Amino acid sequence: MVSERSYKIGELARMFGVTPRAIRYYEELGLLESEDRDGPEHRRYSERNAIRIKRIQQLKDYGLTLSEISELFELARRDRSGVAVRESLASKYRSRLEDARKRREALDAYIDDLSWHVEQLERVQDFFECPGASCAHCRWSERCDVRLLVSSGA
Amino acid sequence: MVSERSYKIGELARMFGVTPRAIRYYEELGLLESEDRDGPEHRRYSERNAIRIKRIQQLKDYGLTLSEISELFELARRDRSGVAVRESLASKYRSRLEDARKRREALDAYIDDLSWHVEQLERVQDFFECPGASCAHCRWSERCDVRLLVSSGA
DNA sequence: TGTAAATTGACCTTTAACGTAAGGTTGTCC
DNA sequence: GGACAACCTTACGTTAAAGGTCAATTTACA
Repeated sequence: MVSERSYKIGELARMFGVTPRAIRYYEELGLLESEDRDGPEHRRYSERNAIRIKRIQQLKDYGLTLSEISELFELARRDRSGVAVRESLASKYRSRLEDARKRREALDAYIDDLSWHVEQLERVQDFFECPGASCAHCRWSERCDVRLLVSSGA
Repeated sequence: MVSERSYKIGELARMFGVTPRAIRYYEELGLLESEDRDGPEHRRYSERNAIRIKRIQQLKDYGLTLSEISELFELARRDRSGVAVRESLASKYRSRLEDARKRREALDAYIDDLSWHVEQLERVQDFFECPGASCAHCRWSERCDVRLLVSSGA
């Protein structure tokens, strides 16, 4: 049986567009395992660990933190069937999804508000004639945007 | 002429739901001006400055940083007509708006992806039989989610 | 045997908007 | 005039993830 190909840290770094430091950091967190060394020899990583870097990047892109990724990997180590891992991952994803949907709602409202304000700010004359407390434009304040700004400069 | 009502720092803090420290900080940044004091007397803020706190909160909610708000106020101080301020504010808002729209696009894509993954993860059997490189589910990776996770745990 | 690449360890970075602690002072009410 | 809360200044601390950046060696490959 031919021994599997192994990678040096710099190779991996180039392959995945990260720095050696990052890879060492991943190992420090228990996300990767280099082959056993006695003393400060150069690290060697198996193909399996190379793939894991990709995996880490993917999960990171999906918003998991390194420590969550670490948990997942640990779970996978204990639960070889993959069931618990799958459930854990699905649960994390669902939670992220919920957050994301809330963020999107907030973002939509924000975009609406901001568009409205931009429109109003572009309508110069109207604004200058803002009647104050009774101003129809003043949705979110007792006085509208410009008026307040101007009056706050005195 | 009756002298205008003035506020103590703690009053303002209670009125706007902030801490005295925050108000002092705003003053330190030049966003507020307390009445002249000789020595370490208690600060007194005019009505105008009270309104400004509200204004600061509004602009903050719209995503401006304190330093941007500071710029705006400074601009308002120099440009009494309000034109430059209005343009500056509109420009900042537009820029925020553009950012927000980009964020929303990214967020939408993220939500799509995540939903897809959750669906797949909930379909247990399919996943366990993932054929690897040719797996139809594997949109973003050479191997699909669970398979990779399981294999990375060994 | 030269030198590029790797090693460990330890501290540093980013970032805004305050928080917190300490020790002293002021203002107001009774 | 005294109690006491509220206030003052100064100055450092917080948050926090994911590495960055020395610095002084050591290893590994050609």
